[in-house]
Amino acid sequence: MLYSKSFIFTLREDPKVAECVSHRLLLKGSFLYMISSGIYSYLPLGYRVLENISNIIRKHMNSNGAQELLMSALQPIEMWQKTGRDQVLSEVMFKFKDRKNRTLVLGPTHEEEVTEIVKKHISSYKQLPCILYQIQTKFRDETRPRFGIVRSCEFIMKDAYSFDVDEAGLAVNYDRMLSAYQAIFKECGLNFIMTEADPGAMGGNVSHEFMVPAEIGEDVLCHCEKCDRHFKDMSNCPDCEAKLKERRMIEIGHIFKLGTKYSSAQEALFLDNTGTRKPVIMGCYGIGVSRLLSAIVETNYDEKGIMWPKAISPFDAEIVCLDEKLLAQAATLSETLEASGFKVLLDERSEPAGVKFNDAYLLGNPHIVIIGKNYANSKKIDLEIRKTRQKLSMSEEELVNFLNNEYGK
RNA sequence: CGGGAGGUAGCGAAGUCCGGUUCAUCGCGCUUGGUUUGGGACCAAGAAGCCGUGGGUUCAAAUCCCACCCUCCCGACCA
Repeated sequence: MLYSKSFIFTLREDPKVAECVSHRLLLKGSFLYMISSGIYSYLPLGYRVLENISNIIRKHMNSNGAQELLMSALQPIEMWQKTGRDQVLSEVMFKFKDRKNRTLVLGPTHEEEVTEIVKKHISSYKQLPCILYQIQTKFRDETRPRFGIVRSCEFIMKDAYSFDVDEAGLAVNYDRMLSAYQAIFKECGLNFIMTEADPGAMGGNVSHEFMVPAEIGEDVLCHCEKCDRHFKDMSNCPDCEAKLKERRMIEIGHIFKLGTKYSSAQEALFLDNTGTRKPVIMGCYGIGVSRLLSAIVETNYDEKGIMWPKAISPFDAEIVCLDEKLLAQAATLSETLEASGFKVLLDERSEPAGVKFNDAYLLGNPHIVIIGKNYANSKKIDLEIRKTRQKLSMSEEELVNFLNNEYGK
């Protein structure tokens, strides 16, 4: 893709509305557009990252037997009244009346709706277990949106729901989702921490949270630097007695064993193998997909900009062409790399080298391929690794091999 | 919802105390022409503003007064 034709508009100055790193860099690099406080559009660059993250999630959900669906965001208030959560979540729900004067909600989460769907379609133990998931926009009327897309009023979540005949089945699915989560966050390049957590307004008795250490985190864990372990409480480390330090965390995922809270209230029942009617046993599993962008930037940046992990970066390589006489060669290289399955951004603008390099650092694609005087003199490409700023010199063929190796192709 | 800071061109800022020949200014970006091209270029000529919104005070308001809206930060809240 040509830089000059793509929807990229980097800012030279820091945007005034953004204080935290991820918010600042995502706006500065034109990944996001802020409509209003807590309301954002994803521009093409940001959407590429979002899709990459979503596809990693899909891969791991699908391979663990979950099936993707897409539920409505508009929900009648009645289903919320069945579980009493119209009261519990009253403050955060966007509510309004339609032309028939019926009260509708913009879904802040989907336990009630998925339970209605399962109630309608599942009637026998033979249809269980079953896991459904979606990647969808949620709406929450936050009292104080902040840190860009870390806490916003409209955000994208992956929410999965498991349905089982008994607790043993739930335990199996819960463990599968738990390890899928670990694989997802690892693949996204995150250094995450998993802790047991309080189920809160979701209900149920077991839950685990996935967190990423970051200054702007809204949660706090206690950290033993010696053992590198995290605890909920501020008592001394149970292993080495060392004093604990508070560490701020961004919550990126939360999974719950719900039990029958929703299935009982909404009468999502099935017949077991003895002909007895029972509520299905549920679990739910959430990932803050849009928030992951922020969490990843908060933990992968330097003074020049973003350093996207390979698996989710908008492009695999950015070619910086520094000599307009070499544009044709740069375009050919771009085509060669694309033919090998790489996503390539070709900066062919007639800007000074410094502008191009600084934009490349800001955008944070992992490989910067430089076509300039070394290419003119000796056909050598200079490859700069964004994260380490390491510079390598190689031929075109060596570059293809290098990238193939990097991406395990 | 409490406390603090702020709103002037697409972005970033000065001007606001002390109203008026610096009042609409500067840098970046944008347009046109030329020069440049391995690290945020240079020269020349341009376009772009109801100074957040609405009321007041005054001969005169970006500037003073009142109300409201919006944004950021801290806290409370938070699936």
